[in-house]
Amino acid sequence: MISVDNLACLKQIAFLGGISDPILISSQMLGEELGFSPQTASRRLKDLEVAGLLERRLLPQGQEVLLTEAGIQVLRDDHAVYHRIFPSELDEWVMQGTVTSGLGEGAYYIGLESYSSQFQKHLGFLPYPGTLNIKLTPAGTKIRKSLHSSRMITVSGFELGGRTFGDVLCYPCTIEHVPCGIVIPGRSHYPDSLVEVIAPKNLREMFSLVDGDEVFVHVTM
Amino acid sequence: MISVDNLACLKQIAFLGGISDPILISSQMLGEELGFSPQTASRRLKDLEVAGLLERRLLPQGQEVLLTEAGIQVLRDDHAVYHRIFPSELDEWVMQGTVTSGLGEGAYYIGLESYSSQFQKHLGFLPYPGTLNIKLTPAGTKIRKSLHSSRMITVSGFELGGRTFGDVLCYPCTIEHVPCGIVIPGRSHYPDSLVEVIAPKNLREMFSLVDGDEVFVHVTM
DNA sequence: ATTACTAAAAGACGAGTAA
DNA sequence: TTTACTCGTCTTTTAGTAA
Repeated sequence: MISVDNLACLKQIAFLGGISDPILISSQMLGEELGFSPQTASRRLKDLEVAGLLERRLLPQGQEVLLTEAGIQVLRDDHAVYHRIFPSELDEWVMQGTVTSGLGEGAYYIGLESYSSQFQKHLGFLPYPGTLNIKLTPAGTKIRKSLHSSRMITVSGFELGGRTFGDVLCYPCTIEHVPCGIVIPGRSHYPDSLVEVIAPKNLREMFSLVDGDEVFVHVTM
Repeated sequence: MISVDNLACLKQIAFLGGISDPILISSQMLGEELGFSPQTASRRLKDLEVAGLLERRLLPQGQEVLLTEAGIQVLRDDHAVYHRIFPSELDEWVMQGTVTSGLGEGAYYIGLESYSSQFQKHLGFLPYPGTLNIKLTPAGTKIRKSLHSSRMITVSGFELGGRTFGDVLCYPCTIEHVPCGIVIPGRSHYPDSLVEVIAPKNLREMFSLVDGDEVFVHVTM
């Protein structure tokens, strides 16, 4: 767990632009901005590097730092708290996308009782064994990326017949007012432009969807 | 200046609901949530009170705390930093709505040279003399309400033939990637659930739209 | 059960220094 | 100039205690 001091340091680096491109800073500079000695700033940077939240390149005139994905995620999570503290008028978002065909393996996983019972507990419905794959628009993908908030549900993994099934993340949503859930496998890194949605019923049948059809996934933050 | 530790404490209280109503907490509880001892939590609360960031009422079973205006402002400022860090994350919004018929008077106004030349200057196109009326969904209406930003364009009013034509507000948007503009008459109060859109061409013809058709208005904030 | 004080323990900070 | 180490100092935390 990151300390609030290190978080503040990370945030300052992000503020200086270290999210998109490496920025050149020195311990002295950073310490001055945050009100610490260069020694402390140096230690903070090292801590953050060890924690995997940023990458560094030491140079004669200072160091080049760039936040890692993990580091950005830490800030996103911290930011997400404010969405709960200051619930804005714009708490409902619509992700636009088109129906695509997946590999069909989703059905197998959703059908596993250990998963489905947890989905029922958290989402309030027993999911139909299958997923609707949706290819998001660029605008939708941006929204998808920002879903790592406190509303995210973690469905615990388990072992079955000597096989290990990993944790799965799930974010509640609706499609045409039908309560659904965006399922994000925890293991491999999933492309952000693609979402798999589970629902109480078969969405393809329910709305006569075929590949290429436009759908709108509503999420609340 | 508030320390990052006290800020984290203040934020946690806000997260627990201490912004709108007093919440009942104990030092032990708060310390547990933030990862330190009840003594430290107690001290933090006292510090925050002394700093004027929250009000307390000590009770036998704990204390009732409520953030002051100053305390809320501190959090708002901290939140604002994230707007700088993640500037264009969720900058594109899609308002969903259905095509409706207006009174047809929009065409008259848009056709006036004094208006249309200003639209051309600000939006980059000479508008087709007519407006597409769109009845927004509740989610879309929320987005519409939040459009009063720096991107809003003011088209100046004028006098013509002894008649006064008022200022008109305009917000750039796109429909199916076609650059458009949401027109908001300055005078009377317009219902937020309805938008009038101008475009370089006749949108109804362009996309074969009839009343009741769904359209998606993209705006950037 | 609380809050809050005091004093001991822990940990963070920064000066000095080397590379 | 840097970074990053050590180590003495000092702040912060927590245990113990009282109200």
